[in-house]
Amino acid sequence: VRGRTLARSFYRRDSRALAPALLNKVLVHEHPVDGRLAVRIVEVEAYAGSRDPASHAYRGETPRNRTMFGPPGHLYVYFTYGMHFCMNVVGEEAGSVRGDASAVLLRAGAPLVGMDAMRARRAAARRDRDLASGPGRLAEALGIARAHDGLDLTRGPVRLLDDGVAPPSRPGRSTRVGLRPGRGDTQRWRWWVPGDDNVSRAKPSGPG
DNA sequence: GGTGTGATCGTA
DNA sequence: ACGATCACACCA
Repeated sequence: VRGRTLARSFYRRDSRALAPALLNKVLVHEHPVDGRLAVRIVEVEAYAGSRDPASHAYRGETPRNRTMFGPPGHLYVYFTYGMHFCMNVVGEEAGSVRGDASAVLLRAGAPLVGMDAMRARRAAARRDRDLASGPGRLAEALGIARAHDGLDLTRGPVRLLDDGVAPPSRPGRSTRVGLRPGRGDTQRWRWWVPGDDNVSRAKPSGPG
């Protein structure tokens, strides 16, 4: 996989602008044991910091969400449901003086490099399209855990590349997955690459 | 293809 | 308690 590492300036924008721009970018982990692991990002969700009740940042800074309050272009990893890790790219809110704690949840990827290592990590996946089709699955396939929280995506062993594949001009779009109703989740802040098999199963009900 | 449920722990 | 989830059991 050849491509240019995305610069800091790419991330310095509102998460709702950053999220669709991340579609079709390449996420690479130079794993110390398994070597290079890479996927193409095919599904994302935006979280809008202090103005978004569904965001971990809504209630202010805690030790857990500290990375989201830092500079853009870093990786926020959190642990949930007692067993899964999820990966987020930290962005920055437009128009705020100090910046806000916005982030983009990486929900699914299409495996590109290191697929044998991913299959070994994700033994439960029967088909390759299940290797990284969900936020917990994506983190597990790439060997990402709490220790990777806070890494700089412009430098680290975990990087984001532009390999020349543009984001879709008409991405799929819906409300976010897994949020209970009545929590202000009427906004359509989930985007995906249309037709990609690796997009996680939960699809909008009925015609959008 | 779809729905229902248990697992398991950090945070509030 | 409950969650930005997953796998498996079942039904179709």
